[in-house]
Amino acid sequence: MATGRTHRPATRSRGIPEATVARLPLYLRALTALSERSVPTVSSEELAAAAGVNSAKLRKDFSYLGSYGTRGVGYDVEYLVYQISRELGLTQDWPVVIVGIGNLGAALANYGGFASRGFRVAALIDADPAMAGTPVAGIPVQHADELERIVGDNGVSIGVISTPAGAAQQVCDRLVAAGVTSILNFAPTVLSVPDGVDVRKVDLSIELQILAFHEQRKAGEDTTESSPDPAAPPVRSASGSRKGPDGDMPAVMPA
Amino acid sequence: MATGRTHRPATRSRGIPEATVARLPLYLRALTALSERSVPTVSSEELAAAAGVNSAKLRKDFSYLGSYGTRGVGYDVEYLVYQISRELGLTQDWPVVIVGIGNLGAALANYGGFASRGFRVAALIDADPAMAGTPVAGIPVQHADELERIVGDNGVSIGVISTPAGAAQQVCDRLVAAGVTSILNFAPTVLSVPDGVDVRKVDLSIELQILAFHEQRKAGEDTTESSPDPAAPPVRSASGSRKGPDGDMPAVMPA
DNA sequence: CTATCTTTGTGCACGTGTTCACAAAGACAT
DNA sequence: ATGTCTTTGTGAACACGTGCACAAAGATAG
Repeated sequence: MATGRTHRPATRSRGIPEATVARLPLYLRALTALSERSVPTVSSEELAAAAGVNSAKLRKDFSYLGSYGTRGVGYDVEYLVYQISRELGLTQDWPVVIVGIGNLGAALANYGGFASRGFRVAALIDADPAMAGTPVAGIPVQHADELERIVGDNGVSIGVISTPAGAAQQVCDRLVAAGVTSILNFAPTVLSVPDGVDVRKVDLSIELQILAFHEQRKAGEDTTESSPDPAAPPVRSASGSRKGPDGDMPAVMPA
Repeated sequence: MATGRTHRPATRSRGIPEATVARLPLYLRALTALSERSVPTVSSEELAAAAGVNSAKLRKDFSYLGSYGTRGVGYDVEYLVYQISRELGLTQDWPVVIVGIGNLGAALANYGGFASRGFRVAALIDADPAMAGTPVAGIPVQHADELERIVGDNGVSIGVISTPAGAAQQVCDRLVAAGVTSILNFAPTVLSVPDGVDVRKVDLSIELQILAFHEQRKAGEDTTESSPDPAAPPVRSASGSRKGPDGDMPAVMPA
């Protein structure tokens, strides 16, 4: 999985475990596919296979929502789609703004998964005046000065940040001040937000590093650098600011 | 946090808990920033604040790597950077291929976080013959027919999939057959891979849905649809294939 | 109506992860 | 040297998530 988490560890929302909530979209996707193929019912075993999880876990997850299955038969596909959608809040319209229309922001604006689940891109916002007016994915980019007005006028409560790391906290503060209470952060920074605001983080660099760790394990054990203490602990110096491989600040999103 | 997980629940790699591994990149980033500012040492408290975690958790995480701190003082920044980099396998070069150069693939190719951590984009691959030769982020796109050769020639062990969902499994199979053993999947599909292959998943749609869930909770309790049983359980019909909001198949990546 | 068969829903045990709280280690001053 | 002060490293308690295994529920057939 490719995500860091930064949710309030506070009160487990009305008894549904966080881990279950994170899987509901997975079930929903599998169910939607079944629905399109006009499959009327599905067993926990089948659905679990489609969603890539253990069937016992799936049944337990559903049990938190209520008893929506029929023993000996399985689950009614349409009914479950509705129940999960409702539980996730997808039966209502969620206007979102995307701030930072670089390569990634443009990709997000074009992302079909938004519209197909009740998420509506209300506005694209960028700090570069030269971009103002340019349509991306059919939506004209607006200048950052308009941020507060846009959020207010559209009742936006979810914001997506795809700016460079340096701008992220500032953008975040403005979004929050304007009324946004949920943020999806693609910038590689730790955002600090007041209580009551949810932040979720997507970090490409971190995902790759985790893969590299396991990859090293698979290749390792016999290659360079064996288990115990390493070969060359480098000087342990008085830190000479080596401005190393991270001194860059790439166009889109540095790590 | 924005990631689904699909790692082998198998043997916890040499005693370092998976949760700890997932946080190491976070520490590394904070440490790199300190290093650039020439800060020689840092306490667990300070570093934890910078990384957005609890200090006790940070100390326990580091304790799995060894005793790299000095009581009464803290941790040597440079030394820790090296130790964590080594543990994550970032001291070596990881050639990666990106398959599917749509909006998202292009964004990834331009992503600075790759190069800055030992990841090198060895090739960009797309199935569209019209794209072949077109440079993206300075790298010419190659046709999918070349996939096996590219992976073999460059010794690629990590692949990134940013194709539409429909093509993902097929691309995945070819990557694995060619020798790739770690996959970062951006397509909204469950990939099935043989044992020994790691898959991590980044799913934008899922992250937004999780945010929507919490958002609904915050706004809810008094708005539409109260707690117990909902207003209108829809017919529970014999599934009339309503080909609803998901009948689309957007350019980049449907959900 | 009874028997059989399928599949759900869940009690329970286990493993993983988090947090507290404190003893031990070392730095530093005197 | 000795004492004080800071901060690490970790034992132990707790919380959370997972998976087994089975009883109860309902469908279906005879």
